[in-house]
Amino acid sequence: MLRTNTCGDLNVHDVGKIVKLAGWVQKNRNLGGMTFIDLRDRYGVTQLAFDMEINAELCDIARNLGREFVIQIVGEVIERSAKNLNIPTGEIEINVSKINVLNESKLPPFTIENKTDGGEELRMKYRYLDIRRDPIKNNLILRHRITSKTRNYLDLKGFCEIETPYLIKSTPEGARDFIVPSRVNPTQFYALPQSPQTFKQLLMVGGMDKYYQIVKCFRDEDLRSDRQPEFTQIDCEMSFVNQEDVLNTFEGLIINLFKEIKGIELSQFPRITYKEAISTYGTDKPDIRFGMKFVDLTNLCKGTEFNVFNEAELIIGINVKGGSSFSRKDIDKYTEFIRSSQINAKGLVYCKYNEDGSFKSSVDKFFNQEQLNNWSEACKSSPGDLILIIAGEESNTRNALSELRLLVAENLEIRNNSEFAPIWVVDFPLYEWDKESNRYHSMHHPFTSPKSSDIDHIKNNPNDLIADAYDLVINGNEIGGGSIRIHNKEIQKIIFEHLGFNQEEARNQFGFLMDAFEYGAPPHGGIAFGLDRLCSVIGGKESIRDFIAFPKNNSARDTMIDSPSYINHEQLDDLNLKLKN
RNA sequence: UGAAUUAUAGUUUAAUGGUUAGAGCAUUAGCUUGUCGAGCUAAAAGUAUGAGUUCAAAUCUCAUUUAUUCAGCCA
Repeated sequence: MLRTNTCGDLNVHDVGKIVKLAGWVQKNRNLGGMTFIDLRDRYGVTQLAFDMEINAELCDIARNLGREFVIQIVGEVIERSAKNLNIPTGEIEINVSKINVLNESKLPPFTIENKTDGGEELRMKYRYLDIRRDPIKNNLILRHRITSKTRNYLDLKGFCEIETPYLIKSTPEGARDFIVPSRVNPTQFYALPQSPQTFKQLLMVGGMDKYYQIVKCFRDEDLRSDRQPEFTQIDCEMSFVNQEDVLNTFEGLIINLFKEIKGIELSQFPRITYKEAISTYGTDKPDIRFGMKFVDLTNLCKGTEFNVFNEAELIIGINVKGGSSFSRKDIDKYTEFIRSSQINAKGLVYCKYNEDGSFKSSVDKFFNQEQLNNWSEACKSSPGDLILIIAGEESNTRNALSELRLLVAENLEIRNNSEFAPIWVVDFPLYEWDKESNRYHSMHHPFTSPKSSDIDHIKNNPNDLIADAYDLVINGNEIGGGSIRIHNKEIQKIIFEHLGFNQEEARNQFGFLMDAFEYGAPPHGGIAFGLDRLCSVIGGKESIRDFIAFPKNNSARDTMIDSPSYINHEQLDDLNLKLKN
């Protein structure tokens, strides 16, 4: 070994030991008669000391070591005369007797320090340097701990980790596939899996009744700060279970992770139906760390001269605690926000409940104090509060108020990163109507089972069908989702009909699954967690990129290796491909 | 596909259309024996690319490229 210890583990108990260390030069402090070097590795920083009077030659070598040089040293652990109690190794230093330069380094393009001077773009290009910094390094370690604890937990519960193929078959449903041409089968293509969905169901048919996999999934869609073209799922499936069993098993997983990783004891997760979530938070992924629940004011607000309200399909408000101190300018900003092209609401009505008990509203002209008091009672607001109201078409209005609610909470700093509020959202609709293709789409996926109470009247209006599908939401982030699957081929057939597949299309795309279901498929269901998001939530960050060793940028490019890239004609020929341009 | 923002030294950033484009950090050199965000002195280093407007462009216009965020999209 090139080292006897790491740069993180020596302390005052090791004084007197002769040690060998290896690492990177973090910082070189030349004080003239003395020189100090901070030696860094993954585990920490240890100070090396050189004295002109003791060994001038060695001291001179040390002075010429630049940032990020890789060195190996031999020396004695000594107690410092001036201690630094801010770092774990701060009570000792190494009195170096020998230096071996293992590798020189060019000057790095940004400083490799916890508070780096480098911008995002530059750090991505030199990601291997960024990973040397604590913030990124610690995120990767956090991710490792999460996957490691997940494996332990699921193993203990009897789950078996099984790999499924990456080269599979393209299906037009869902997200766009990444396509891989087959050289051996000219003119044919594989697709990379959007998730191992069908394979895990086949494993259930295969009798592997508790499966999981920490697995890459691929979706060729446009990116966001919380979306990557390749991302990782903790993918799970169980046989002979109902929804209750799945929720309990995986609630246990999440509770265990928070306990082991954060030392936080989460209590039982609340549950909310999709319908309730939409009507009280305007979204299917509510952040429940703070109140500001929607209050329906539609009936209270109608019947005056104010036509905006009279014509509105829905009028809803939220009560902002202590919001009466918002200035005109603050409120104007919120109005501008909800009127922006992205949100596209018509306008914002406010009602301040002043400390003196009176009300001040932007629609004073149309509503008297008594009417405003009715609003206030409905919203349970007290003196000092502020009610914000949006009116208009139903779904757009809910969406606008939902975005506004998050923004106000953000500005009031009540979205606390060290607080975790998980919630199960259950009873999703089975389908949603797609205006573009003029047909139903599965809200979850085509193998999702309707609720057992709905199966009897499955031929009813498809719009009313509720699915045995569930999402886990933490702090407003969708962390996982799953469903009980259909294991009955008759029901599956009806679902395909609702979705507008004819027999032939269904066979063509999912024939292998339908075939498998002819041979005794067990009742089964499962869930998949987005590992990247789970890490970012536990790590308390907005972006998932910092929890991925080598992420891609907004345009799905890797700026470090510069991919994707062109390929040469021979490769294209081999693959039987011809470029359009 | 669309919208917004963005590009100045190695890096982070400043500069009413008008001085020699200014600073912090990093770098280099010198001084410095207890630093750990070391200190002091000095040096080197810059307007993304391509057109255009103007007496004059970092600054205004157009295009390209880059990055970020959002909408569409993501069963």
